[in-house]
Amino acid sequence: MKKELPKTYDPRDIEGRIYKKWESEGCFRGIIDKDKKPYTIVMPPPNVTGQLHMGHAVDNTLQDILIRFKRMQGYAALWVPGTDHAAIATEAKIVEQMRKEGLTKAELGREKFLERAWAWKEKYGNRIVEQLRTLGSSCDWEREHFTMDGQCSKAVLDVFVNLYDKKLIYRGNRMINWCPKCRTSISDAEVEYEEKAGHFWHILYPVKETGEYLEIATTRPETMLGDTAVAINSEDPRYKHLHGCHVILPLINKEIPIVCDEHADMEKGTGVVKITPAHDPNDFEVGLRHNLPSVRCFTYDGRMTGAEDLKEYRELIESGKAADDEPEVLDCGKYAGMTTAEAREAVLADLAELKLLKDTEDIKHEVGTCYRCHETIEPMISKQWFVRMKPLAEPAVKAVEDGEIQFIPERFTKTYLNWMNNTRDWCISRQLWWGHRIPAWYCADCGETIVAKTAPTTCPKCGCTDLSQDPDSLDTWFSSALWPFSVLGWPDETEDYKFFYPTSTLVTGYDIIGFWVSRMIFSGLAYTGKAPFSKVVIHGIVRDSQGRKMSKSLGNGVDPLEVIEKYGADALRFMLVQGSSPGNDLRYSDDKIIAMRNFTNKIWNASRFLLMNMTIERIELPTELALEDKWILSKLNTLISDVTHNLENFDMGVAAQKVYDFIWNSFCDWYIELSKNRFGSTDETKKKNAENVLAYVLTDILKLLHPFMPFITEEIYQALPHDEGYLMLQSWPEYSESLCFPDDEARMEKIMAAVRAVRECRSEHKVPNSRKTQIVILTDCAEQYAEAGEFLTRLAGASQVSVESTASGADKTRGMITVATADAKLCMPLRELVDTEAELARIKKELEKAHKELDFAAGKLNNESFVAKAPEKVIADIRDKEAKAKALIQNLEEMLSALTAE
RNA sequence: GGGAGUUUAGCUCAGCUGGGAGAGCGUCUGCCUUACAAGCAGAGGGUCACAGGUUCGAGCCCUGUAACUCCCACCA
Repeated sequence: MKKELPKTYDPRDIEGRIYKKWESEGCFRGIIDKDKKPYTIVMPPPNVTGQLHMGHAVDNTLQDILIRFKRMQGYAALWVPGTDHAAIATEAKIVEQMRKEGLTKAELGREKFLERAWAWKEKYGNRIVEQLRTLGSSCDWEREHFTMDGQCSKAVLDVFVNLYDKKLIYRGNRMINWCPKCRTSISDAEVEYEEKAGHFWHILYPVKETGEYLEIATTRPETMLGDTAVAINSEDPRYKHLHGCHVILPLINKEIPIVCDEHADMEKGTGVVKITPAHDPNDFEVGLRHNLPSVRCFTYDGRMTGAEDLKEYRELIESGKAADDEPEVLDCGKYAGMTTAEAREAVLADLAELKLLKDTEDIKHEVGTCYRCHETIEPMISKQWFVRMKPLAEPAVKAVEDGEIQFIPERFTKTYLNWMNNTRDWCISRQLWWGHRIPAWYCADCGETIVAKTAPTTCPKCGCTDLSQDPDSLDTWFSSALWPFSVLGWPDETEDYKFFYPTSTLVTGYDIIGFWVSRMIFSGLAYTGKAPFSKVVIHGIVRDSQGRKMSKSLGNGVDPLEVIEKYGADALRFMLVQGSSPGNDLRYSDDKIIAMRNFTNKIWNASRFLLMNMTIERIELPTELALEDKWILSKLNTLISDVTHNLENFDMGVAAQKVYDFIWNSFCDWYIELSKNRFGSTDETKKKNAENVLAYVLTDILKLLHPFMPFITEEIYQALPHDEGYLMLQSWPEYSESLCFPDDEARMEKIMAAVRAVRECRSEHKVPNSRKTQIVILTDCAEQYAEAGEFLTRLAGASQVSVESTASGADKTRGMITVATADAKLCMPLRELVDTEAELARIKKELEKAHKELDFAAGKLNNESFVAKAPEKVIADIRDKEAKAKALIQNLEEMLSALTAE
């Protein structure tokens, strides 16, 4: 079976071809098999209109490694892929596209807009899915889902109605974060704080009763129009005389009370705070405590309210449909219609005019911005839908504290618990069209709210038929929160759900623990009664070569598709895991990817070496194993056990490193080189034995490497004599007691040490490879060096090797250059090449090293507490070292005296 | 303000439950040795941030310090 293979590995054609075969032959399919244990992963769904970036690449590589590993281990493995509708992000893109065509949402109308959105989804929705395929992701595409497909929508409806019935979802006027640009509310989690330069403006409010002025510092003077009180601390001696007094709100000359509240901190500023319950979260709380009215002075598009807004408000009140907590609306008069920024300037100018602006101070402060558009968010009272978090959070905290769900690495437990313990009610309504529409209808007559899975026709309260559905839609994360079970068929008790749920491992980045992980956990517990997964594997983000976050604005993003095109998916995958550790960020660099590409080439060529000259049709381990065979098999055995263990503990980086080292060092640099003697031999049996062991070890290597580098391993496997079917469906190698040869391993290492010693000496004396020399081994344990001849010939430039006892060989080797190991001296007739002085110096240096070694070992062994307390194995190792050092010193000293005697 | 992470070779990073410090890249030397120059053989290079402590023994555990990074938080 001689094969002609190219000298360099080119992944381009191979990867696509193999992926198609796997997919068309159903290799990715998750199969319900009651005899097997299920292993399930659900893919964090990428944004449907997004493009594959390095974040997806790491995330999916890690998942693919796990799922391939478990599949080979014999689990009923299922990896469910899918995409997310990403409400706000997608809607923004569509609006932008419309803007270019001169269209607005209002002009187009809801129905037409949604048509566009679906068309957009169809157009771009497959792109990311195709890109995930190029990575090699072995997910079950037949079970692919979309957060807005029938099944997921059904789950959303079910949960919403259910939670509403349990009073865990409610609607009310509450303080929310409003993005004036996206024109929607967003949740607390979606607010990002950015440090911005700002000012403290010190404003004077006249006290009605005393005529004195209270100095108030604020960063947002325009909100003063909505002030309904001024707060002081009841303990503050400066203001005791003002308890129960009032101030006159400048500009609008409105009388508002001075209240005592803990929110006013005596230490800060002047100790006096203006209270704007409608536009500040803290003030909202103060307002509740003191029963203050809330006065709204901003519109939802970021302008000052005016007469029109006031009229609307009055109509609402008169209709009797307003809720009790409906905030009042102010006609801002001359400021009406200004943007908040314009109003700020105007208010400040007017205050200055009135000499009520005392001071302006430059400060830096954290300003809340929208995580999508980075517009400054406005806290506002607004009527929205909320999920009551407290009852849901409790079990979610407990599940993690009890270890039912485990974070890897463990430190992220804190991040999670911190989030879960401090979470406030979740604002889930969004003023968007792209998403799950809220299943609530309002009666035009009596204002009754009806929440139902299907549209009601009449109002159950008054019988009226004039019902209109809430125009808002749900937060994207509401549907993502249900993902682990909705994709498996929930709320229906499907076979998939029964077999594959709860899922096993969730793999995701630390950046969405709050957004997503925590919400899946409380949702899973609340709706399915089970934790949705037992392990959460957290990874870091990929940074650029300088350690900066990859971002669009910096333009420093590296496109994984380009990398795959250039170096192959296998190289990219390996780069993303090898030498990385769980939860830590990693850097992308061309150097690293090239190193990994070189590694694929190394494997390719090692296989090529075997395939080019292979004669066997089946792989079978020979009964007669040579020393080097036992050595590599024994080391392979250890590798299998290590890598399995590492993967089971999610130490993908360590596992990858071990496989890499084994392949490059043990297998290629030593074993293949050693096997060449037999591989090229005319002795049929020797050749076949060598082929068999080589092929056997290579096959196991391919299996161990497969989860990391699926394509190249499959390609080579198919070229080797192999079992029916694909490598990806073969069984994972197992540790075998019968292939454990510790003594042979040790003896082999001894000969390897001799080879290294000779190489080092030759290299130091610049003996060219072409100059072969005779080598005489002087040793008193000749049987240990039985195979040394062939190895030294192959690997250390020996022309002829003989083994002599130390005593009898002394004469023969006089005048030769000598190197020493612990139990042998290796002599070569290269004396003429070597300067005696230099050789003396070299030996002295070696001696010095050996003495240090001896001192170290002896020092330990002379320490009574060490001998008394250290474990036996450690002591034995040190004794061994001591003995070796002593022997080496003796050898070196003999060499020294021989050299001086000349 | 709270929490977390990082600090190891020139650079980028590994280092499992504590047992004399590793890899890749880069540097230097020598090699086209019929799998691979995307390679082979060798060399050099580290007070494991700092200061204490626990231990027979600390890169690893404990306490503190410093620098950098990130997350969370309503500092008017």
